[in-house]
Amino acid sequence: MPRRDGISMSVIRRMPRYYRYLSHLEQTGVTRISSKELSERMGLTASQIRQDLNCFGGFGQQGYGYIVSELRKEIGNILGLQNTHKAVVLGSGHLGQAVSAYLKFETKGFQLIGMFDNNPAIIGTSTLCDLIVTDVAQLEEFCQQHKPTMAVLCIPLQAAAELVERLYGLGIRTFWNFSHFDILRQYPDVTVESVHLSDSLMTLCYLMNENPGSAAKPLRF
Amino acid sequence: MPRRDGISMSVIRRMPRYYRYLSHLEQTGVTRISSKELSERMGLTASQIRQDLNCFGGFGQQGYGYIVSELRKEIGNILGLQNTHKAVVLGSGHLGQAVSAYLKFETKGFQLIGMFDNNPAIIGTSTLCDLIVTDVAQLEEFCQQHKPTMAVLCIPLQAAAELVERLYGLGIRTFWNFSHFDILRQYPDVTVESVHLSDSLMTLCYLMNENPGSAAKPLRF
DNA sequence: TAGATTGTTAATCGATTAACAATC
DNA sequence: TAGATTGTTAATCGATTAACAATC
Repeated sequence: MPRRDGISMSVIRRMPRYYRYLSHLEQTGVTRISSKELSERMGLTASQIRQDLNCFGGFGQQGYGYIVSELRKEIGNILGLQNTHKAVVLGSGHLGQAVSAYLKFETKGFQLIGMFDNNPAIIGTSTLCDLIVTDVAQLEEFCQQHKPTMAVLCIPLQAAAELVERLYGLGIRTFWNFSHFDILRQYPDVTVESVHLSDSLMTLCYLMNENPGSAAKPLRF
Repeated sequence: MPRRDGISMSVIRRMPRYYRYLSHLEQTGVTRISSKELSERMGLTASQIRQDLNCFGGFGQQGYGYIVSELRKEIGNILGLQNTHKAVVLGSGHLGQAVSAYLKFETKGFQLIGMFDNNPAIIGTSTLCDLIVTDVAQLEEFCQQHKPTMAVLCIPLQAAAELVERLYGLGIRTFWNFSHFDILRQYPDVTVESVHLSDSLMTLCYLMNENPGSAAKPLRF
């Protein structure tokens, strides 16, 4: 797959949605699709779809459209879903459990190799993803042996500073972040992708106030 | 608080972060801040902060800056956090539990009044947010009585079509969505805010490939 | 070939940044 | 008053949309 530098985040953030939608189409038995039809189904413009895809290469056939399975595979390669970055989950409460099940069953690109917590009540119990919750005291030992490259943070704010420092010390430079850890901004060389429940919820609260009746306000899907 | 129409989503999505950061500052004992200092701390430009805030009104004092507590309160009002939109959570697995705890303890703007599931093993059990999980068979009865206006979808894809139809029939027009329910696009008058774990994870996968060593690529916090 | 649809360039639109007059 | 910093207008930048030549 051709790859170029300097793709904008706007484009990158749309790629997973294309991937999802094409997977859906493929499962439905659609083998071929034009940018026009895809745009109508997804609520975008055909122009945008063609522009987005052509950041990475020409995957279509003029006069014909795109072959669904091929395009899906190309986008999977662009996203790097064929990789198996080793990941650990910190915090094995409900959120950690939900995310780990997700990591295990729903996505490619990562391999979940460990779950940690400091709560004696759940250390040693097994999880939805078939891993035993390990005492976070053994984090160093575990990471030195297994060398994960990504950490999922499902921990309370108070625990973050110390834990991030330890993970950083262990060479982890990529974080998937489920809380408001401005702490991570202090490290210049880490990659962070955040999922902020409270920001999303506050945004929804705003939208409800703006559209008290039920005026349409569809967002990204 | 002055309010105007046609605020762009780019601006709206930044407001919760301002709110969070100002809360943090207030707790830290900071009483006054200039757009310049805030911008340095948050990693934005001072210009953008002033532009954003002035979409809603002039909350600062020339030559002085902004009073932290006042500005925080204003943004809270803009977001509508003083409201208590009644909400129900559909699906009481780990994700539903995590989100409901969040709704209960971490945010304003909503009041969680019910949790539902179809799994007999958890119906009747109590949750972190002190609600008993109700059989989803009783959804109609419950909603007609309590009239929630927002529903949180923490359910598997297969269950979505039927459940959304039922919720829509019960007058619910706002959804907080944790899965890929393109189904919701079929309703022209609903407001949907989505949190997509897999999109976020695929984006992170892409970023890891682009920055295999550890090149800095900080995103929003 | 004719029709369709891509890939790509040009035009438009919107969002961010810079500049500065107003004013505390 | 002088210095600082806002509110706001103007300039720039980037992202989206439109148009169309290339071509299957």
